[in-house]
Amino acid sequence: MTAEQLIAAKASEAVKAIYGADIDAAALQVQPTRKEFEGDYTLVVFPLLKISRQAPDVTGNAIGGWLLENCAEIAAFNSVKGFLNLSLSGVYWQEQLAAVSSDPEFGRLPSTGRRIMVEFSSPNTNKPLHLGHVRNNLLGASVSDLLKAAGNEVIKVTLVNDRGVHICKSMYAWQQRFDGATPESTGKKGDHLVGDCYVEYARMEKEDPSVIDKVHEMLVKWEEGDPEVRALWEKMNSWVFDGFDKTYKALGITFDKTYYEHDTYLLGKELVQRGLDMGVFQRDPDGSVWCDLTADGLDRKLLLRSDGTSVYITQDLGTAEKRFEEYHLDSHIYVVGDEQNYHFQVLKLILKKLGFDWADQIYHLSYGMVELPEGKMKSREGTVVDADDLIEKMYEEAKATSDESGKLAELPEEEKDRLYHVIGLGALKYFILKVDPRKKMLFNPKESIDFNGNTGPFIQYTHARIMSILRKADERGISAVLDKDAVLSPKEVRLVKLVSAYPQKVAEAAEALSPALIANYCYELSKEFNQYYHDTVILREADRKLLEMRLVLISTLASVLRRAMNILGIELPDRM
RNA sequence: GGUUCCGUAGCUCAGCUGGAUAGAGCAACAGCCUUCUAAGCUGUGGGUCGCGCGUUCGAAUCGCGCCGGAAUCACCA
Repeated sequence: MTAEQLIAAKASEAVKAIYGADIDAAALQVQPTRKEFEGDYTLVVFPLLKISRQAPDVTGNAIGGWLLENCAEIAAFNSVKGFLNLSLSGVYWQEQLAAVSSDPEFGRLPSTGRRIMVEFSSPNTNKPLHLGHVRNNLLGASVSDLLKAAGNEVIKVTLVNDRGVHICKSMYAWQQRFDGATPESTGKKGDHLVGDCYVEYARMEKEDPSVIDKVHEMLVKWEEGDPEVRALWEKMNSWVFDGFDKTYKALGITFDKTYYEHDTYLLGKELVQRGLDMGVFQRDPDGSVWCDLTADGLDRKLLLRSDGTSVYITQDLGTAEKRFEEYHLDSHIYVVGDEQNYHFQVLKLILKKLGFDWADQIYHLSYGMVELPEGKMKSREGTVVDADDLIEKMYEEAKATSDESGKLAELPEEEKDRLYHVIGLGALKYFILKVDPRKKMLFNPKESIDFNGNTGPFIQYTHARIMSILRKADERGISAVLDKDAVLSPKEVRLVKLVSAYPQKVAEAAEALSPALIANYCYELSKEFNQYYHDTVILREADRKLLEMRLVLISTLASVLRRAMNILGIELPDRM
């Protein structure tokens, strides 16, 4: 029986005891709320005022002062201003701790039988990844893990935008201005080298706007399959992929399947014909094909250019259909910035018009842009925060903080190095994931990401502290055992309460597609533990049973923290 | 101009499926290391929850209207 059910079962009984047996308790509709005040659970007695109207002797706020003791599992029962606060007994929470600590699958929700595809990252192969991509990647990866924890089958995919005018721009600049430079010859990471080409192209076009014609020529050649252009394209793309692989590896990002746009950009053309046959699309005199969405409050949307070539959305229509068919998806989530809200609104609508009943299962996880104090990042103005630089900077920061404390001094260099990475990445990932995905977020490059307070390292540190206690206990031959005689203190009850709320948090976060809820939960839990740690010296406890119970408590806590932080892709070190 | 999203402490953010005195962190100030890791803990100061009206016993939370900001509305992707 969950705490909620237990409380609900006792609610009518309790209210009856207050108002007297002649009141129909069921009619009172006592509703437990999730809010906590003094008690574990607060019951809001909604019809209180209705009662007072019917029975003037019971006024709205006059139930204060009632106290019900030892109502079975309910240890304390008091009421304030129409709110009834119930506390569950310590025995209840002791049982909860026993249940949680012995469940190796705790926090993994039962299978929903649903298969969900999550598309994220989807980079262009003409420049290196920046902070905006980092947010996208981290969100996509953690939302995937979150959905898995919530009992879904998840397929992580990315769609690499590896063709088009923008790619030809980099290629053209390389041909003209880079004198055969390669990642090897320059010692530059491949994606950065190609990014330089792209920047150089922008300069070239400024000097001589006619270069765009050359680029278009190149694109035509690419589409014709010109061997020379294709060879250059493949060469430069491979440089970029090598570079991306390193960044993905550093961030711990993986995909189950990678789609390439050069394979998919022709998809969707048959759908255009189908739409025309169904009468939901129209062909203009110049040959272009449109979908009229004005009746839905939107504009006309182009689906096929007058020359018969497809546009961005045409491809998306086609890939969506292909994926739902191939994988029998129950749902498809696109992790894409909120600047494309309109695009996805249109995409869904058109799919519906084409008669696909799965169109409603398409979900655009629309996240806010990462902004700098001076506004949006602009590659032309050089205000882009590069992903590789940032990761490196976080590593340096972790190293500096760690060396200053001297806590890792005795560890071998290799291990220290690994920990700097874990801590630096932990800080970065947590910084990004703790904010609500839908909201835009601010990053100030001048102030480095903090390691104190509500941060990744704070939670990692909490974990390291717990592990340190467990190591010492182990050295002294003390093991974690639960005994009925070991009574939980109020602070310990708080901790057990938080820990046992974890599955509920996973469910909520998965429903909201918000890793931020998990991050906040981890913070709350860590903060609570640190307070407990401060005023309870566990290893000094003389009562052996109490000590052993506390070891169970903190190791369970550490384990739940690890599971939760793993959803965010953050590793918790045993020492730091 | 149409549509959508956002506005909570000096800064960055929680809270938003209506509930009790609106919470954290950072920054500032004052304390706590002969005790399991001070990346920690405790305390002080700091708020017309953008503004107004409405619904309700009750609104940061729901509705409407303003004000301010952002995104978007391409034969770009």
